[in-house]
Amino acid sequence: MIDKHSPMPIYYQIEEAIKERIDKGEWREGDMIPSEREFSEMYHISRMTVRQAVTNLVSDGYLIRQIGRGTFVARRKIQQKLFGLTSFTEDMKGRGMKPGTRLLDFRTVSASGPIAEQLQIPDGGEMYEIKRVRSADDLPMALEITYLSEDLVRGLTEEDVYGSLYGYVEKELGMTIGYATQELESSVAREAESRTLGIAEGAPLLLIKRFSYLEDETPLEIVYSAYRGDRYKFVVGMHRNRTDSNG
Amino acid sequence: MIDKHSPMPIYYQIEEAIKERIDKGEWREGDMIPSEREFSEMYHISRMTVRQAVTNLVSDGYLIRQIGRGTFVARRKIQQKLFGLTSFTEDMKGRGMKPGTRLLDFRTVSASGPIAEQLQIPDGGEMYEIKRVRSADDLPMALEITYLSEDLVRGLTEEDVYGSLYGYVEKELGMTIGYATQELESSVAREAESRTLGIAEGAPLLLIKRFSYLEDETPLEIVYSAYRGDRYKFVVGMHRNRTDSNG
DNA sequence: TAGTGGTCTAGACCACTTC
DNA sequence: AAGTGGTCTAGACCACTAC
Repeated sequence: MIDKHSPMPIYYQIEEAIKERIDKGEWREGDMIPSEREFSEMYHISRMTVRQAVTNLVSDGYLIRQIGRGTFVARRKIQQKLFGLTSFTEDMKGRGMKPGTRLLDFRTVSASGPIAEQLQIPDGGEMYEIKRVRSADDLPMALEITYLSEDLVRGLTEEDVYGSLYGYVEKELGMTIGYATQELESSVAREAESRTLGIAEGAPLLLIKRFSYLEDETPLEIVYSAYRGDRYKFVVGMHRNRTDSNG
Repeated sequence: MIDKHSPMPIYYQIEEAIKERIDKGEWREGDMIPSEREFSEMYHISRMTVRQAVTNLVSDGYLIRQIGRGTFVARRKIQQKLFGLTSFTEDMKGRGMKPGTRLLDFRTVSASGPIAEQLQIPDGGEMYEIKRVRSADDLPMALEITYLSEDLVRGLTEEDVYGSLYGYVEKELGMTIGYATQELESSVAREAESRTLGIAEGAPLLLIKRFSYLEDETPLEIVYSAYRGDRYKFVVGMHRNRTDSNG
């Protein structure tokens, strides 16, 4: 089951093996899994390598360690997804809905002001401006405006933005997305939004502003979204930091 | 600087030492910090111990590792807080505002229905129901209703809920908070909320439902909040999961 | 007492980046 | 070629939990 000569790291192979057993129901929520020493003997690898695998699965929310007792399968497996940054497409699929896109506008504009600054585009640089209506199960869900540095994702075409921009950046461009900050606020629909989203004026809107970054902190995109308040709930999982109390 | 005979783990001492140097500005954003081998020789400890410290600081957002290049101080230090779960009190302080509480109601009620189920309170058990108006700089910010299992935090008094419930649970009860899931949606104020929060009927409200859990996944609390849309933005940082693509 | 996870050592070889 | 982080080993002692 573990191939020591595979190019895949051993700890990664162990992670996959453990996750598979959990997914198959072989180990259920709350079950104790084999101890680190047992894994170590089972696969003929050192305990530190097992620990690396287990540590990763703990921080991914699959496992829980308890000193002196053992390591256990975490409950609420469904909620694990809530902790990860997702694209609209992934988000809707995760909710069991069919994501769709209507492209309103796709152009490059000269960068200036705070948007250019956030995207670290020098004076005179260009950026993509993409306006889309995102739908779920063929009904409008959100209005989105995305900005990207042209330099960073040069060659982006209209076809590329009908699906997941994150998917494109990761799979086609081979970049690694690191994190994003998001600001959410409550608002009400004005005339323009109500028409585009098919809701009444004054109906609740959830406004989201997102700044995405690559793993090395290169700014990737800015997204302004307006989600229909009657169809969309933003769901997020947050961990308590070890360092919070230090302020 | 490093005390090998201290009860504090060595890796933790290194973490603190690195954070201090960053906070003091000795190492600035984007700077390369000493290599793992340099730390290892500097403190006369093994490289694996250094790695444990650095790994923790990377996942806390302080450092960034780049293969073949080195380890660097992360940019956007201010945004590090965004990734951690905070109480209302901590949240407001982080925004530079003075948190306050007006207690509307504090009682124990018999648990039943989905709330009892979520809090894992058996039939016939009791739970605390706490209604508070939370203020920032002496102006109403949110209306909150909190439910806690009486069994878990037995002996809670009215005085305890004027400040941070998280602080009380962690410092007084010695429990460790693990994580929470939160659902956010946009709504508009009705008569009751508009009166309590001092806003107009129909004004935007940000509704937040929070389920908190201890480290061992014991459900700690349920909180329903209604934040004033004109005063409050929810801000959150999210990391891209290694496991997202696997769905 | 036996077993668990927590911490730590003193090495090793690898792929990668920089020069 | 030299230096970096990534992976891995084969042990060790500790505090804690369960019995």
